[in-house]
Amino acid sequence: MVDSQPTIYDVAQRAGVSIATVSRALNSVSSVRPATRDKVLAAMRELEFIPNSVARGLSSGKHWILGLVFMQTALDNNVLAVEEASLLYTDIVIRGAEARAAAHGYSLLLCGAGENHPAGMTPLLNLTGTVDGLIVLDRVMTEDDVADLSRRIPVVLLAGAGDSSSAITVRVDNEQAMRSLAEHFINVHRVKRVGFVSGHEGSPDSVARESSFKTTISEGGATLADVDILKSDWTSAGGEAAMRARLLIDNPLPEVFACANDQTAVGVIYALHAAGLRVPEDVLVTGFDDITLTRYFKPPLTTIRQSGSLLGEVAVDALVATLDNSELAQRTIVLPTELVVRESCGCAPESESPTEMYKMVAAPTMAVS
Amino acid sequence: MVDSQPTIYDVAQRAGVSIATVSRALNSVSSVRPATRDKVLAAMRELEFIPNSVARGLSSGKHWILGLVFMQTALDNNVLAVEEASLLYTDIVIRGAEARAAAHGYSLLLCGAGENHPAGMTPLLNLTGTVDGLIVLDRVMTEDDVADLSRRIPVVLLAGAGDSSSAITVRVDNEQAMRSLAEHFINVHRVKRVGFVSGHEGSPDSVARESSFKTTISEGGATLADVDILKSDWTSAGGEAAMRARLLIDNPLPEVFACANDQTAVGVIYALHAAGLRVPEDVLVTGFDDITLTRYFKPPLTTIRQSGSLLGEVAVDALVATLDNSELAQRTIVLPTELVVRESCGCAPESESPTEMYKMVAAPTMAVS
DNA sequence: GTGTATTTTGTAAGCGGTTACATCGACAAC
DNA sequence: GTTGTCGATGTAACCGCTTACAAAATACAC
Repeated sequence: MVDSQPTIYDVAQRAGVSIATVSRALNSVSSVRPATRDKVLAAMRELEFIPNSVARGLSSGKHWILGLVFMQTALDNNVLAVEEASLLYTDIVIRGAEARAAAHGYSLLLCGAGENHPAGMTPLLNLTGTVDGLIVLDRVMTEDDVADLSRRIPVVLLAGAGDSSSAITVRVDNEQAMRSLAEHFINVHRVKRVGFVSGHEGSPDSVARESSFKTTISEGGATLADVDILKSDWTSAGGEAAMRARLLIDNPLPEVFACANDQTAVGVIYALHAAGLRVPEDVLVTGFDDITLTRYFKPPLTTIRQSGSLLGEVAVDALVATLDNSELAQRTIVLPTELVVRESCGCAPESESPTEMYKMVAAPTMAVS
Repeated sequence: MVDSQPTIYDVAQRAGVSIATVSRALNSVSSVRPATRDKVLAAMRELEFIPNSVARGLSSGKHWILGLVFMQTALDNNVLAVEEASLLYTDIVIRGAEARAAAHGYSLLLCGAGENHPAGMTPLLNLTGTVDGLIVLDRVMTEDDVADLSRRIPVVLLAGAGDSSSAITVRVDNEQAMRSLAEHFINVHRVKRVGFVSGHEGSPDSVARESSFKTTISEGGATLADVDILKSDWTSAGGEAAMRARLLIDNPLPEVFACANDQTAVGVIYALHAAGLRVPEDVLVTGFDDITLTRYFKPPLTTIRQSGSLLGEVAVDALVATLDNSELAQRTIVLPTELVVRESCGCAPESESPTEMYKMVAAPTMAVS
């Protein structure tokens, strides 16, 4: 069924030239007489020759493949687990990275790191010879491992943590984001008491958001009690569970819950509704990410827009730049975010439909630090 | 920064053996005396040797990489375009495929085909030497191209179309799904007039769903007027736009709109709400896919559950099986779907919360044809 | 037409592994 | 003590391409 492919030897023979000439014609490099090139190209066409990229890679050291390592939750036997754990945001990052990689002529090799085998450096190290560079998403490995890895291969870290000494880091401006959100609560809605629903334990993004939120809140004179800091895991189910648990506690709710991401907010709102509470009339809720779907929710979610695809794109750009030896201007790139005010925080309903809003959005400019 | 890696030559020298012995020890193959093996392994450890998988691939012809080709919408300058076009379902398929590939010891190479360059066989053909097999999602190429491709490399087609003569096909049982949905409308809700909102033009999945729905509807004595067949594109924005356009037409609405996927349904419901219509009191709406988030919508979406991750997993299993030469029992695998009745079709509210529902779901069994 | 500079093309050595085949001991059988 | 067997190891060819270097072909000047 699958025929063996013709090689440059076959092409060379058919064209009556040497393999070196075929290779040159192939790479349209240096001097090949036009007549010769045509002869070779004709032979290639006749044989339906396709250069073997692995052989190319072996001899040239360039593979035109970038690796992307992300958190992949174990499947278990519950099919839905994946879908729930399928963090939409990560998927968008992947899409952005793939598109940008393709634009640079690279393919993207996916490598899911499991919660179970977080250490699992071996499979990654094995990629070393296959990929030209690696993009590592948040949470997949320790700082030490990143350092280790980047000694063998160029690495770009996509993380909320901040600056890694060992690798180029691309992250989103969580601090600015949460500050503007907290200020909005305090200045516009005059809240006195707030709550926060975290993402997955230990996630740098979640930690950064919580910490920045906390700081601005206390600076603004409002309070964030421990009982109002709910632990969740980035998922809607997690958000729902966290809020249900909170509702069982005999302690008045804060006026607002800022959630670490949109999916969590969706679950939180669901739990509040189930308890007979209205959003935003009784409790305000906000998200983070600005996932497309949540614009269609009732109430439309106030959230922080960050562009996942841009994050992926910038990571690829940075990686490709280092591969091309064009020294990067900076080793840490911080992407901007934008507060998107909709109804779930108690602001007035927007007149536009989600579709219209969507047309209005301009590409965020890239800020660097 | 990036050191050059040690090779088996270095290991051989350090261990005082030949490269052949190193290779044998590496592959724990045939006879290597334990003492020798230990010596070699020790040398490897000392040198932090990592086998170069490209060289391995070149000489053995096995790369331990599977390719996955999917539709990637162009970025344009509108950042959100990607996110909107990021079809959640595809992402889940990718996740499932990646997880399963990893379980088999393979990595997954992503290859986004654009709307713009749908033909773009060249980049795919170039992968030929890199990957061991290819999974091709719906819509990325013509049947002829698939045939072409599968002459060079094993291909599994993930499509709604049905049976491809040239490649192994994995698809979901759209017919059964839409039949059960139509029957539910007719038998339970006694509807007389129905509508349908399609997915992207020409998508086999969309076509199959529409056609099967149409058939069952007319068999059941209800009508599906042309004016009630709305063209959309799998996105929420598309669904919203389609419904807005429909509302401008001076023609009474049908009692129910079946949408080609969940995201579309979300947009449709949004447009209906905006027009002051209630779901399900005034119009019934259903989706397809059962993506996690829509369980949290108001009203919770009645939909068809299909497991995207399972689809990805089964595709990988089929591909790996052909790579292992274990002849597949059948060349077309049809995965089951399940009607999930929630409130948007007018059925009584569920008592369970989404989280509880989510725990109850058993893994669907795999049906084959 | 000859000599030299300049292209163009060919030869062969890698790239880092796998593996068929040859070699070498050790040991059992004679 | 020689021979045969067999397991362990080494040698070298090969996977398909790139590329340094050598050789051949062409161009140009005289």
